[in-house]
Amino acid sequence: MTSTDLPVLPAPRLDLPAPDVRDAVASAALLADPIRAGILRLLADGPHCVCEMAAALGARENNVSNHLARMREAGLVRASRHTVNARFQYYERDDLAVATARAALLEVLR
Amino acid sequence: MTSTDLPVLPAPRLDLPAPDVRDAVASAALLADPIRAGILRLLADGPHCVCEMAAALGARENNVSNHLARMREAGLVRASRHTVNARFQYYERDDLAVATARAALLEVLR
DNA sequence: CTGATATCTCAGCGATTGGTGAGATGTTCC
DNA sequence: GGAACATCTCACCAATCGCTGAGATATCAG
Repeated sequence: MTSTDLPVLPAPRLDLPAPDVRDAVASAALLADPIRAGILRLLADGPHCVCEMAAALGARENNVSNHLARMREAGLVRASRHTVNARFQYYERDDLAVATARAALLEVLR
Repeated sequence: MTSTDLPVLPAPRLDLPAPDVRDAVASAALLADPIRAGILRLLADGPHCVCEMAAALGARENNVSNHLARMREAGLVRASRHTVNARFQYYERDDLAVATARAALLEVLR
């Protein structure tokens, strides 16, 4: 034994492994905007067209369309034209992608 | 009857209620940063001091301290000095606040 | 007390981001 | 075809955000 039996100092552990939170951060960034979060919440109840969501959220349609483009690239939503009136783009959630995002966030908020 | 029995037009619903996503957006904004998300992930396994988290995350200590201040104000984490060596501020998660944030996010990602 | 350590605070700067405005594309109605 | 409608794209600008650097505070060791 070296010297005494004094209680061990708090000895900060400076070798902790870095947690990988990239997926959670990417998902959170998509949710961290009132329009994008509102879109996801609206689409949780079923498909909607751009003008419906813009009206519900009190936002301009081209603004909503911009956000939808980002969410499309991220794979969170899909668009398809209405079969009766093809002027309307109806958006719906990609439930698998949403589940993946949810899992990534829960890994941090566990 | 008015005229015919043609299929009803898609008739966008322009009177949908605006979903309230403010809490989810606030929680997502806190998670939408690699350092803050990393801190939460580290604290999920137990308390840590600032220098430990800074080392694990590869960030400077004053930077980590800045983010911790924001998370403290949001109520997500608590700080207390180590009883043996009071130089160290040990941070721990507020599990109730984390549960609230999780619930707000799941309300959108439902 | 002095120097080293751990943390905090904050002004300033550069990068990122969301909204706006204008124009383009595609579709329906007449 | 032409007008109205629904959506998309993108450059531009203002606001926001995170990092840095410097200095302040608090604690501990000798």
